[in-house]
Amino acid sequence: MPKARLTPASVTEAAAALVDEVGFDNLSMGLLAERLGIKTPSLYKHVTSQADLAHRIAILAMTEAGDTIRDAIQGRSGGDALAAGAQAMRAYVREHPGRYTAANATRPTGPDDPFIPASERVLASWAAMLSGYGLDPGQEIHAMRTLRSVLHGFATLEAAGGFQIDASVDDSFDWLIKFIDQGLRVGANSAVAR
Amino acid sequence: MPKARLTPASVTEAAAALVDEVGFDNLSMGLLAERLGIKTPSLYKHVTSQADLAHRIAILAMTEAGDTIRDAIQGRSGGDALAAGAQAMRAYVREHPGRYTAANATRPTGPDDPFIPASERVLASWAAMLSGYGLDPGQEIHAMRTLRSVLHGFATLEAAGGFQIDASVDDSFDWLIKFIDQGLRVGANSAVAR
DNA sequence: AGCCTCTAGCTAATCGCATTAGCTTCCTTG
DNA sequence: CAAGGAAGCTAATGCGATTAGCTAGAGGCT
Repeated sequence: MPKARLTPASVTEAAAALVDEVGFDNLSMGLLAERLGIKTPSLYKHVTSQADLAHRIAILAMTEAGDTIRDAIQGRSGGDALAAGAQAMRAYVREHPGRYTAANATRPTGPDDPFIPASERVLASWAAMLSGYGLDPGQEIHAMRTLRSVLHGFATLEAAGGFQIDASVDDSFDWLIKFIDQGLRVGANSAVAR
Repeated sequence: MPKARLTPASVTEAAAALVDEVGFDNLSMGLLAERLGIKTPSLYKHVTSQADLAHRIAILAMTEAGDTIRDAIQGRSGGDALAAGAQAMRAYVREHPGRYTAANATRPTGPDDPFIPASERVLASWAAMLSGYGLDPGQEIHAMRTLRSVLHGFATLEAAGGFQIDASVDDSFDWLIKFIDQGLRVGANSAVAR
């Protein structure tokens, strides 16, 4: 094999680290090249474009997040699983804001985009967790969407510095989780009224 | 005789319309200039930079959204107010995805940034609505953040095409609103347990 | 060992925006 | 009716992404 110093994967990894530091919007080919100790055009030997690079970061992020959430939920159920999964996700976003932004900015490029299975794995974890609440089948999709909405919304707002007032954001997140948990437990018995 | 008298406000309005059509990321000075029938550099007679333009769009959006939400909540209370306000917000985002993106992408430029009062007006509407639930004062901030998170998250995911499965997104939103309403009503009596 | 090939990297262009400089026109105002 | 300034325009600059074409050194082959 030729000298395998840099690879698409290692470049993506470096870009992911960079993006978490400087913010997704400030990602530039020049900055990344500098980090890697090469000249800008050389990056194109590993990645076809900046868009391609961003997409690779997104896949990496979604995969990592999926693993983290799955591991957190593993072995728990009900409110414990919800809390653990949600906390894991929030922690991931706080530690990797750039990657999370990349993951949200990307759109699948086609039916065989690896981003699709990666995000499906995340959804599968949430679904597994929700199933523990024994909701009415017809409600699961709505509960899933509601769950995704709160978690995504909270993570996004927090990352954007949207929570200004000096009240503990940690407390708010705990409150949010309890709120969802209680709502789901109620929903398990009496379907949410229409 | 210059054609239509352009002003910073009219340019911003045109940019907002454009951004709703082509997406915030595809906003370019050239495209906007073309729409206005002038050459690109002429835009700088009304706006100091593209960043400035984006910021103006954000202020416009936040102001419009604030008005819409306030009007929707007006005269209602409890679950009705929540539903009306939430629906108003979702409708606004669906009709003006570009403006909404702009509003979320912006950061206040300083303590006297008009964006600040504009967003405070939105928060005030939500606060007024929430007060109808008679929550424990210590919980209001958490409830507010939770509410913002769900609504923001749902709107963002929907705008990004994040809800793939073919189950009615409208139904999911109704479900979400009921879910929040019920949770808040419960919280009004027994504080959410810790 | 000597040679061949393949490719990461490099330098030197190109291209597409955003932004600036400097000039012109024409409405507005005194 | 002259002066001033605002709003446009063309030409030029600059920066970041991308492309073209060249070079060298690591493996692999004989």
